Amino acid sequence: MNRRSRTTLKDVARAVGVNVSTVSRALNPDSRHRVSGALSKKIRKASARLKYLPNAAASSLRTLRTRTIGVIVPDIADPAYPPIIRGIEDGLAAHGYVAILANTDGDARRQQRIVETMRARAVDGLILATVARAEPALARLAVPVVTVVRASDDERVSSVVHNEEDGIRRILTHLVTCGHREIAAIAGPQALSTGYRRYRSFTLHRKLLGIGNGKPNAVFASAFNETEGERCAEELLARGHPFTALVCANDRLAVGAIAALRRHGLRCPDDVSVTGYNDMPLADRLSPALTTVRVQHQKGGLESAELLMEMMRGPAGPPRHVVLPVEIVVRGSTRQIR
Amino acid sequence: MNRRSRTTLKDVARAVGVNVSTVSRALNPDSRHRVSGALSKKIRKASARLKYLPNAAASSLRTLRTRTIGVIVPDIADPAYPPIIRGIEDGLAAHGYVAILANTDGDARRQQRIVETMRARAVDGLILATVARAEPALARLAVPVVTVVRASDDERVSSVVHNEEDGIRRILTHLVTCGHREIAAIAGPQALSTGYRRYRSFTLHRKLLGIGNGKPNAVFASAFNETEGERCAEELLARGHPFTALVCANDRLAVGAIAALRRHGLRCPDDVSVTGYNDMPLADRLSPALTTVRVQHQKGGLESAELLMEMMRGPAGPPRHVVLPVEIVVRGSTRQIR
DNA sequence: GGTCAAATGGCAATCGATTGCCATTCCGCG
DNA sequence: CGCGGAATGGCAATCGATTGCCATTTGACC
Repeated sequence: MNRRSRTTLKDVARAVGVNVSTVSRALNPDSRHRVSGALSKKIRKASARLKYLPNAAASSLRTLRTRTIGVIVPDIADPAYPPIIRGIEDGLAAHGYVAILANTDGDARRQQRIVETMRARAVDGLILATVARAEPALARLAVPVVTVVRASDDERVSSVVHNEEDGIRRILTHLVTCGHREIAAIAGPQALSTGYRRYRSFTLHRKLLGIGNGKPNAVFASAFNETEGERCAEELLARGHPFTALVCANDRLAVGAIAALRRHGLRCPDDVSVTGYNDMPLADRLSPALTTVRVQHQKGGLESAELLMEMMRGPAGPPRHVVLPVEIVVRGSTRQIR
Repeated sequence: MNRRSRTTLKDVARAVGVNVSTVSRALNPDSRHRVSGALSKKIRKASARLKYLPNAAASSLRTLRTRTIGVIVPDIADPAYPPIIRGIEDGLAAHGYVAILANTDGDARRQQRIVETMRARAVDGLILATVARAEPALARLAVPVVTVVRASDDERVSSVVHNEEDGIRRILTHLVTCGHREIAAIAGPQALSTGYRRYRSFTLHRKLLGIGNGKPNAVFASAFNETEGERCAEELLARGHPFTALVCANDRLAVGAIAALRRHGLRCPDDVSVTGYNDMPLADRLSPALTTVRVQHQKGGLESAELLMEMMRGPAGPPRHVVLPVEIVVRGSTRQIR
C-alpha cells in the first residue's frame, strides 16, 4: 500500500504495451467503447494480474468526484440510528461509494465544524439524519443533500421519511379499540419533523376518533431519551388528570415513562397502557414488551442512499420526498381496558 | 464545493502576492519555520478571508496520506458496537482523521472485499473489531492495524481489549458470595478472543473458588445473539443437570437465555440468577435488569484510535497491547440463593 | 482503386498541494 | 568593506488518473 508496492496505470500500460490513456479507457465502463474489444479484454486481464487498484486520490483530483458521502447523525449510540446507517452504507456500497460518518450530539456548532470537514474532503453528497424543521443553511449547500428519518420544512430539500401520521393513527385506533378513552401523550421535540408530525397526528386523530376535542393531556419532551420520558411522565402524574393510556413519541421515551410510572406504583399494562414508536432493537425484549410502530429504518437508510445516487446522476431535478409505510406491532405494554 | 466556487492555494498566493509554495509552507505547521512570522500571519489571514480549504485529494496524491482510517465491524446494528465506533471517531477527529466504516456480517469473503475497497482508497490505517483469534492475513497487511475489543492470537498485531479474565472472575465471585454453587455457562464462540478468554476464565476461577473441578456445565454459542442464547439455554435444560446460576458470555446471550428459561417456567432471578457481559445500552432497562460486566466500549474505541495515531507517527515500533479495566454491575437478574 | 467516415490509440495538459533545490536577501562580524 | 551563513521565498517537478484533441488505421461503399 506504499509507494513502491502499488501498481499504477503506467505499470499496466507498460505490461500491455499501450498508452496509459488506452488503459484508462479500457478500465472505465463509460469509455470502454473507445477501445477495441480484444485489446480491452487483454488490458483488463493484465490489470487483474498486476492487481491494479486505481488511486482514488488521483482520480478525484482530476474528476472532482470523491465517491464519498458525508453522513451526519445526532449520535450513533442512539439505538435508532445504527440500522439507518447500515442501510445507507449498503446502498452506497452498491454504487462504489463509501460513507464518512460524524456525530453532532445535537450541537449546532459542532454540526457546522463537521460540515466544514466534509467540505474539505469534498464529499459528493450529504445524508443528514440530524436535520431540524428550520435549517436555513441547508438549501445553500453546494452539494446534493438528502435528509433521512427527519425532514426539513424547506421542501426544496429531498427527504426519505416514514409515515408518522399513519403510525400515530394506528396506535390511537388500537388503543381506542382496546377501550381506552383517556389517552395522555408524551410528545417529542417540536423542532424536529418527527416530534411535530407525530403530535399533530395525535391531536388530529384524537378528534376524528371522537375521544376528545379540547387541549390534549400532553407534555413535550426536549429530547428523545429515557430521562426525558421519566420527567414527562412525572409531570403528567403531577397534573392529576387521570389517563388509562399513554402515547409516547418514541420507544426511549416510553421506556423512561414506564419506569417512572412503576416508581409511582402504576403498573404497565395493568394500570396504564403505554406505546412507543420505532420498534428499536430490544423493544421486544423489554418487560413489558413494547407495543410500538415499526418503521423500516434500514430500508429508509437504503432509500436515502439510492435517492442521493439518483440525484447525483442526472442534472438537478425537482426535489423528491419518499414516505415509507409503517406498521403497528402490538405487544405486552398495551391491553384491553379493565 | 464545485470547481468554480472553491479557493485554491493559487488564489491565496495571488491575493497575498507570493508563490504558492510559500503559502503552502505558511499554512503547514511542520514547515511554518521556513516563512517569516509576519508573512506567515498575513498569509493565514488571507487564507481565512478567502475561506481556503485544502483539497484533500491533491494533498494525498502528493503525500500518500489520506488521513482516512478504515473501521471494520461485524455489524453496526449490534448494540455493542456503536459506542466503540463513537469512541474511534472522536479519537480520530482529534487528529484530523476520519473513519470509513464497513460491516462484514462475520462473512470472511465480504471482509476480503472490504479490505480491497479500503486499499483502493489508500486508508492510512485499519481498526478491526472483527478479528478472529486466527487471522493469518493480518500481519501481511501493508498498513498499521489495531484490533479493538477482540485480539488476534498473533501478538504482532496491536490491540486494545478489556480485561475478560477479571470480568468473569468478578461475576463468579459475586455469584459464589450469593451462595450459588451449581453454576452453568453459555460460552461464546471460541474462535473469538472474547469468547475464548471468558470461558477460560470461567473454568479457571471455578476451580480457584472451589465450586467444581470437573467438566463445567457449559454450552457453546456459535454467535453472540439472542437466538443463540435461547438455543443454548434450551440445551442446558435438556441436559437435566440442575443449576441455580447461569453465566452468559454476553448480554444478548443472557437476554435470550432468560426468555427461554421463562418459557420453561423458570423465573429469573427467583429460580435462576443470570449474568451478562458488556453492559450494553438498555441492559439496565430490561426486566429483570441485567447483572453484568461493564466494559468501557467508548474508551476502548478512543484508545484504539490513539494507539493507531501513535503507531503512524513514529517508525514501526514493537506492537502494543492495551488492556482496559472492567467493573461489575449488580442488578436484578442475580440474587441471594434461597 | 479511391474517398470518406468511423474506429482506434497516442499525446499532453490538467487537477491542486507538496517539497527538493536554488537564488536572493539580510545580518553579523572581522 | 567584505565574507559566510542563515533566513526567506520562488521554481518546477511530482503524485496518478482523466480526457480533449489529433493522427493513424480500418473498412465500407461507389
